[in-house]
Amino acid sequence: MIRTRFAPSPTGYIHVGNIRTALFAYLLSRHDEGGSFILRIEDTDQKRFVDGAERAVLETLQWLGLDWDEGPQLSGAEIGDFGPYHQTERREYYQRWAEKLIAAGRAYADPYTPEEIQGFRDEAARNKKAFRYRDHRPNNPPEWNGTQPLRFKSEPKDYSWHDEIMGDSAGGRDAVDDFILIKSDGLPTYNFAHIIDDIEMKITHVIRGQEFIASMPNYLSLYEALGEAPPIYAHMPHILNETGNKKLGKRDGAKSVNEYRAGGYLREAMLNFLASMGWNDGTEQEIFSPTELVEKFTLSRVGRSSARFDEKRLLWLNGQWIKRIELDDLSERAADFWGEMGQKADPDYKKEVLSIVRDRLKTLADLPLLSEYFFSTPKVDWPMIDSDKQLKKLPRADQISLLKSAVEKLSKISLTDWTSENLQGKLNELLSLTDSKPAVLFSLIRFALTWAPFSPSLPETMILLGPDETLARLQSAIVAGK
RNA sequence: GGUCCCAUCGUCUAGUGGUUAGGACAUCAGGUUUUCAUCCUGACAACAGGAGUUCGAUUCUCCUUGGGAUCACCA
Repeated sequence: MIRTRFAPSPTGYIHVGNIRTALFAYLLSRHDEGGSFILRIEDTDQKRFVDGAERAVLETLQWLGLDWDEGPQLSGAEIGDFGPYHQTERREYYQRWAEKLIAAGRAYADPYTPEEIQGFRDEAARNKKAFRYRDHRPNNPPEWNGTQPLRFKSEPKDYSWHDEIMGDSAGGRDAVDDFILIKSDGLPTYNFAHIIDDIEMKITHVIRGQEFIASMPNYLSLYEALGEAPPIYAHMPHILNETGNKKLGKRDGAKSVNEYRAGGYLREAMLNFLASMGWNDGTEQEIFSPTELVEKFTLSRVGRSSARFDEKRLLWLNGQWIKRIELDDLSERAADFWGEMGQKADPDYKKEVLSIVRDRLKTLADLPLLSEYFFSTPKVDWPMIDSDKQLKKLPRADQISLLKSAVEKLSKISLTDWTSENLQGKLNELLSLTDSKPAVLFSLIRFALTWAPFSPSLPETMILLGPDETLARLQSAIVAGK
């Protein structure tokens, strides 16, 4: 049974680069029937702790639908038999394993002050040599009383291992050092804690960013000292920022997943996009539903090179997903995105509006722009017409007279004949009657009706607006244009 | 700087010891006798460079170059 984990630290928001790692770990566990996805909070860094960060992470995962079988819940409770799932509540485990290492002569108290160690480091730098703590290993370290850092007594040698993504890898003895197991504040370092937890929680596959590859010899060395077998590893290539010159990170403005959520992106699009960076199924399929992702995901098809974060592609995918999901579903998700007037409108009417504007939506955040004119009379905005490249060629007087003929024509349609087919026909008649090009006449009417940059087809718009409102809007355009 | 990783259109990627090197985004041009958007069609566009192995390398090897990561009482 595959058991994977996602282990964020509550030091801030979770950005799109981090979440892809969570996604791949999730997919791997779900692809395996009976697999488990575990969420562990690595909160051992008290200095960088950010209040509320954990909740934000949980909400993000929940929104994306990356449900976990074990770990903390939004309610504050925890589920699973291998808890607790906060590292600060697992001190007894670290203590127990640390004592085991001490007894085996593989861990010792660090007698130096941070200043002294910095001195060693500076000296190494002056001599242009790599700094290694083990070169300064004390001969008779004091007994560990919990106030000094506890260090791993390494036995440097070369390591090679298999990585499910990176292939066969190797690291030399130079990378092995006496790293800190437990800090002077009594809490374990990541290097120690994650290994103990992975052992205790019976994690089978470790999926993480490739920045940890450099530490693999250290980890392997620790597993040996612990007498435990390491899990299967899969180190993922990084996602680079848009210019491709750096690992995507918060400092360079990597957005949080929540920003995309608030920006009107659908979880399906986000997941689809994230998966496409580094993974594909070998076919020419571009759109994958979350279910298909689970069905088709395998580590063997994850690439080794880093990818850039290209928002244009995400935007396209989002448009695709907005068109794909059920109207009722879309309607629920759009609930918070309606504009000022839209949110107060009748739900059924809103759903109708949504059904005709959805094809034009790139994100749900576009909704007000594309829908407010259905809920309230838009402000007449002739400059909009003046800046249209087709319409600006036509004198104002001609524009007005075109609108007048439109009013005349449309006002003859009775309420019962106010149908898509009829409107279409009348508009076409109007076209030959006024001897104008569709691009001119219909654009003009469209603007007069909506004063929006995009809108659904004329008949659709007119039906939703109704005859009275349609004619009234044309009239006010005429009046204001004079 | 030491160590490790990576290298196909601008971007995400497929692919093979012999292919017209495929798809998608973006861009541009047409079309859908109704605009904008959607949609459809088409165009533009790539194997970083140099050696070696080979009858033949984008593919295998080495070097160079470029990019990334890592060298914390952060994860």
